[in-house]
Amino acid sequence: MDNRIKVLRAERDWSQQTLADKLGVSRQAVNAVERGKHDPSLQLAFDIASQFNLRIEEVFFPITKSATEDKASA
Amino acid sequence: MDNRIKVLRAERDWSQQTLADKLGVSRQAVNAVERGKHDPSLQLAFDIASQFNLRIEEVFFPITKSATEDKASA
DNA sequence: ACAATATGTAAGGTGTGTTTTACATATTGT
DNA sequence: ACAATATGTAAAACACACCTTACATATTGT
Repeated sequence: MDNRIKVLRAERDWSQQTLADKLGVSRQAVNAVERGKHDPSLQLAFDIASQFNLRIEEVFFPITKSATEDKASA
Repeated sequence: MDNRIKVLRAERDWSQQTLADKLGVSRQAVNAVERGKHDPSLQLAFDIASQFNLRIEEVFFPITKSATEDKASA
């Protein structure tokens, strides 16, 4: 999952540790999500977006099938 | 995690199985998410919102700390 | 009455998100 | 030179999302 966390942190001059503390998760968790090593839980995604005062869709970018595509019939 | 999946399905007259097929997951996965038994992965949350042509925030409702609240200093 | 569909639920297994601990490197300030 | 901070990374353990299989109940159509 692609995301803009690194840039959003930089804009606010937050370290990974700073963000981790705000979120109540480990620095490694922030690092892994930021680098796309794995996806955050939905709850953590909400929390991250909230810290940046953005919506989830403004922070995270899945490899997006079009909204109308139907996996079953595609 | 609270959500509006049941209503959104009803508006479209989709069964849990129908939605599951569209998402490429099991009916039980849809049932569990819909009933709040557990949260979907972020990817699945994106896919669900996409099927309803809505944003994640219009489908899922976390127990929301205010956007400006800081867990570390609250 | 019977078959088919829709939903809820449970058990057991696999994959992965998150944790703690730990080490390495680069950068900055003194 | 030294200390402190920021970042990347790894291993081992735990929690849980999601799977398959299976059964129960209710509703609908014939």
